[in-house]
Amino acid sequence: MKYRAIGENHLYGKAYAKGKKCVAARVVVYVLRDYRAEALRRADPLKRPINRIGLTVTKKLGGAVVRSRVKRILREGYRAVDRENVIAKGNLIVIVARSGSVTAKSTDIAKDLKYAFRKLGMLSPISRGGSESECKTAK
RNA sequence: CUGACGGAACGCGCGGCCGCGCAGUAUCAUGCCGAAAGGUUUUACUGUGAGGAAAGUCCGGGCUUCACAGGGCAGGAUAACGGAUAACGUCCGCCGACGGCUUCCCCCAAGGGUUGCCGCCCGGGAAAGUGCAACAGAGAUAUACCGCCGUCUUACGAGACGGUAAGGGUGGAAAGGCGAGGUAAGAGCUCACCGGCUCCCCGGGUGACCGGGGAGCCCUGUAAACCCUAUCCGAAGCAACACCGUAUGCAGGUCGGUCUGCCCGGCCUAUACCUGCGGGUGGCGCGGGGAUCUCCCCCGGAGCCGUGGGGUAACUCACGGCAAAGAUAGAUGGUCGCGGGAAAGGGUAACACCUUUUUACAGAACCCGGCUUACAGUUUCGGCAGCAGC
RNA sequence: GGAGAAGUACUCAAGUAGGCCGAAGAGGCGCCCCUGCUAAGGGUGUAGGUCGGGUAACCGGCGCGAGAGUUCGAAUCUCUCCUUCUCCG
Repeated sequence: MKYRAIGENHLYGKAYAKGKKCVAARVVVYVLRDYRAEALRRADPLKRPINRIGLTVTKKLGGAVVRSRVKRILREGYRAVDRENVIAKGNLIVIVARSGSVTAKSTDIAKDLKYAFRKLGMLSPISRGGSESECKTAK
């Protein structure tokens, strides 16, 4: 499943100001309804709804190598959650890395994201790939 | 064998599963988004995918634009000499200063000369001019505090005037050093030797410079203070710029722009430019920006490697061969296993072996040549030091 | 990605044609007055960081972002790094 990145700076500002927020151990997640989601859905040939993802990794966490690595791990974590669960679509999601994510593995990030999405009501009750017990441990 | 130093090279490997960017082919499919320019989705296969520093942005270029005559002033950069190079503040060689070790000589010693090697130096000019040199010291570019000597006065305690840079003390620096003559006492005042500077002659070298001889002179330091001399320099930078598309209000000002500042001069333009306020995040735009695919042309780019010639070397010439990033909130990853290296612990006579930990610095963003800085570990070369053996 | 600017006590900062500079001034701080007690206000004062020595008063070394260099001497001049901030389309 591919995802589309947020390119506009003002959308980041809106997500911080108006979005729903959940703080996990290694990441902070902001979620906002995407007004252009319908247009983007119609642009897709298979007419699938889509989430737009933005990643924020500040310079405080390290140099370019460290920050690129954190972004890769965040993307891999989102991908793992999306593979195993059904995430509500048509939203802007901004994921901010905290200092703990520098040394984290992608499985740790996936646990945090799953916890955050559940708190924000983004996960549908029907689990796709993962079992129900896995969700409990994530809690 | 070990150690530190300097130069050079390398800077983790293999596999399974899941995944990412780009290019190509096929496919969903005469689709969808957008006003347009244009963009883009699925799946499969094939190919390909970060560095020695990609970094800092400190120098030098290419490239692009500025409506490009030219000149002067200002400004900036470099600094022995010769060469290399597209160019450089880089590199190579060489000269000189300084420091270390060393050979030999003078020598009680201190020290001096000399031979060779290594290190190091933002190494022009201070006898063109100006400035500055705190404190200390009598005196800082010219001086008399103590002292020494002479004359005069004297109340015999000394005082006044003059001479003197040998001795004392201060300082980073005090009129070159040392010996003799000389003198009232002294002084390059005179002379010998040594040292330095300038000029001339001879010899060597492309040259800086070196060696020898002669004449004159003995002069503080600082140019990473102003400055002088020689050489070089237009500016801005891919967020440059070009193309397409869309939008383009109000008020005020000025003729405006131009190779930057100022002046002269030239050129271009006539609703162009500047300032303030308002509105809007406006195009998920294209190119710049990547050799390749059938042909042709240009070949890519100051590219790397090998062989041979030239050169002390940097480098260069000829021939042959090798290549494959191109993202755009920014692609190289995740996870598991095996292996390699290193460290620590256990173990051993020493290995072997076992366990644990660790595997640096760091990410292309238009492209090259350097410099600087960061860096776990490995290999190799060079001279040096130590230990052991012959 | 590119182009610039600035780092001085706890904070804001002056000092930059080299020298009585370890540092003007203000806030802050300490002490006193005022008040039943605070705040505000008034007066006054010293040290300022760190290391070493000393019972203490005090004395000495190093310290102007860090490290080299020039100079007799550097906060100031030169070079190389580090940090912070600003600008561009």
